[in-house]
Amino acid sequence: MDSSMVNLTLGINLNSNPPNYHNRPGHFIDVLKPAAVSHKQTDHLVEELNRMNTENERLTKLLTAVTENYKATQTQLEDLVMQNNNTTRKRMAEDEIFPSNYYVEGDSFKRFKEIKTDVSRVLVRADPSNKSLVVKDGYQWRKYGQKVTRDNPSPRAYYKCSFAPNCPVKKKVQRSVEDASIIVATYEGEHNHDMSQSSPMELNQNLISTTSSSSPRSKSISAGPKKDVETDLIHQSELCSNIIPETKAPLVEKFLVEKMASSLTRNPSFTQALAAAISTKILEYDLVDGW
DNA sequence: CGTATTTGACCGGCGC
DNA sequence: GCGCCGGTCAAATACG
Repeated sequence: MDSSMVNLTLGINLNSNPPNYHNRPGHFIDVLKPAAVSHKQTDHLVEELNRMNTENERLTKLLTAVTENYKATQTQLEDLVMQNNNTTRKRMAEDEIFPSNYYVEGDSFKRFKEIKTDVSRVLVRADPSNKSLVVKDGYQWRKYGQKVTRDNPSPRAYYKCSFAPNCPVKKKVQRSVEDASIIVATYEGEHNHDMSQSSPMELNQNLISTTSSSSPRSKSISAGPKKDVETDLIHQSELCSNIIPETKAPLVEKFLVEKMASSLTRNPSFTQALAAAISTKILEYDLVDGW
């Protein structure tokens, strides 16, 4: 996320209560015609303006800090990816020698079992109070088991793809140990059918990151959950050991931006705050220009 | 009544 | 061989 994507000069305060313009239909006219307002009203507006400027400054600093943090983490991630490149190439070469379907009688059977085929992880933000482990990824799943694992108090759910009868894909869904608001979904195998839904926005709601340890030949942007991108700031270190095609990273970034934009525009307090910010700017302009 | 989910039992791999 | 643990099965149950 780049700071240039957000206009830092616009004073938007989502938390504080903006003036209720709906109850005061004449307020906008008052703002636009400064000559008509009384001194009391002017004092009140100036006070409000100062308050919003302070809030704006605070939010700007916060955003700058977050942006810097993000950049630093990204740099760190890139370094780790570069370091792992040699190991990855080695692994890729091995996959070419022993493809996932490789099987020979005798001792090689164990070798067959060791090769993990198309395993990918997806982290999804979810409400911690919501006990369900539902991850909307566009496919239909049938739950066939649930287990409490040793390393995690929250249960792990086991699903099979039920969209196609012979689809071999399975997924494990479990809440993160560190953060109960994050659901970790692990996908195994490759779908042999199309997705039941098509809107990427729907499918990637609250998506934090995806990662894959599959061999390169199986990578496909249309293959549903396997987006092979890295934007995770939470489980960064463990995710770094996988192959990360950088060209696909902007996809999730775009989803996040679109998601943020749509949820902001749907939020009535945001539109109120936006109106307040715009009127403040107009007032500010008038004060500088003609007062 | 058909389908999906739950949950205890079972199985196989692994470490000791 | 035994116990632990993750993964799967399948009967029971819930739900529309």
